[in-house]
Parts: sequence; structure tokens; C-alpha cells
Amino acid sequence: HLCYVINFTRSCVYGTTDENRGAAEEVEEEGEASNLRRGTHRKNANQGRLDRVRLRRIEANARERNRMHGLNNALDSLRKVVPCYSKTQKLSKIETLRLAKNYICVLSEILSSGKRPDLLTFVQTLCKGLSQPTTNLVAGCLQLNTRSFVSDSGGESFSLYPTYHHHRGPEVVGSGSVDSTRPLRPFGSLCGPYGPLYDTPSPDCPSPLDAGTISPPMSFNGIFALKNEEPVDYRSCHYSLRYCSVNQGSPVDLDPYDIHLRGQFYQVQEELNKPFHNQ
DNA sequence: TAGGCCATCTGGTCCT
DNA sequence: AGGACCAGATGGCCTA
Repeated sequence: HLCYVINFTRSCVYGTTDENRGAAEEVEEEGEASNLRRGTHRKNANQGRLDRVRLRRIEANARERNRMHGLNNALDSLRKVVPCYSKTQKLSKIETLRLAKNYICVLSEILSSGKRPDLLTFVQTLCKGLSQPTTNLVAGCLQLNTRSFVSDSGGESFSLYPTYHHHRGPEVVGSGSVDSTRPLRPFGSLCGPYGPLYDTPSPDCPSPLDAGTISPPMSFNGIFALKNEEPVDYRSCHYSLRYCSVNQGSPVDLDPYDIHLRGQFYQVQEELNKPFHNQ
């Protein structure tokens, strides 16, 4: 098969050139018999070398393909453990990496503080640097209103107006760029106080009992409650207090706790990463 | 139709 | 010498 490929490639790419070169060599070889013999040997040697080079190239291409497939498989694995997994609407490679990085930041923050992060911080961190479509996608998974947490300009000043929807099933989110008919994986498909919001399982998102594709427990809901709890009135929880005021038109400020948390977080993160960094 | 994303090929570089 | 890794080029597909 390789011989066939080599010959085919040669005939496609080098066909006429080879012919010309062959003709020139033939003219050259019209001399003495010894020269002819030498020329023939040289031609065969060159041909053999060319074949080896092309064979190596073909093999290298195959290895490169495999390598990239491995990379893509790893990216697929990453997609599955990152929030917002959907088989039908895959995140791009770059967005997957960005979201994963943000997700790690959120999880590190939780580990370092041992406390529930502020919803505001959670969403901001998760969507930091993501494109608008991906932000919409994340919002779709969270069932939040995207306009509520998109950075307006420099990425520093956020206007957060998250709205919780007390109806069932997906809905068009934000600017409407999220296809609500797509089976997005609900963030809260496992359990948690916000569970009733997401009680329509997606075909993409099998039950956690199904083997294989269990999403990480650290979904949005999982973070805030890993066990079943009674449904919560969101308007009375400590997140919604702020959002209620937002919905009434007041700007939202990061409270001192958040700022403290962030400073602390980076310190702890540095400590955690120390062993993994070169001096 | 332009732009984004992707797969593939390819040559260069580094390492074993 | 050969393999791994990388980045640039290219063409196909899809979507706004």
C-alpha cells in the first residue's frame, strides 16, 4: 500500500519532472559502458533514497495525524469535565481551554477558602475571557440571563443582573443566541437546591447513574450544595439579596468579602502551585 | 461572502 | 537516523 501511495504521489507531484530528469540522465548515460553502469547505479540509489524520504514523510504524516487525534481526544475528555458539556454543540478548542482554566480557578478558590463562592464571583470567573457565544452557552447551562453578567467594556466593571427562572425547562437566554432546543447539559442535573430549575434532563446528559459520562460534581449547583436539600427560595438566599437589589436598578458592588477572598486566593494558589513550578 | 474553526500536510528543530 | 513537537500554509465546512 505504501509503495502504491509513494508511486501515486510521485506520479502526481513529480511526474513530468522525473520524466525530464530521467531523459536528461539517459542522454548523459549514452557514454561509456562503465559510466552507464555507474549512472544506473546512481539513479537507482537516488531513487531508493527518494523513496525512503517519501516513505518517511508519509509515516511522519501518519504519526502527526495520530498525535493530533490524541490531542483532540484529550480535549474531548476536557470538554466532558468542564461545565457546559454538550455533544451537539461542542465548545471550540480555545474556548474549552479558557473555560477549563476559569473552572480550575473557581475550584481552587473553593478549596482555598473552604467556603461557597459568591455567585457573582463564580459566574464572573467562569466566563472571564470567553467569547460572547460561549458566555451565552454557559449562561444557557446556568439558565441565567447572559446580559446579567457580561462585562460591558474593559472586563473590570461588571453589571450583574442574574435572574432565576422559576419555570421548568430551557428557555432562550440573553440575546437569544443560545438555541434553546439544543440539549444542553443542565448544570444542576445532579442535585442541589436549584435542582427543580433543571428537572428536564437532556438527551445529551444521561442520568448520573448512567455509566460513563457523569459530569463533574462541581457543577454550579454541586458547588453550592452537594446533597439534596429542600428547594430554596432564591430571593431569600444571600446571593439573591444582592440580585434583588440589582433587579431594582441598583448597581452591584463586590463586597469586601469577595476582595479579601481574591487576595487570599492568589496567595493560596501560589502556595499550592509551588511544588509544580520550576524555581 | 467573510470569518471562524478544523484537519491535514509539511519542513524545521530538538532530543534520544 | 528517527521520533516528537511545533508552527505555518492550505483547503474544506459551517454560519451569520
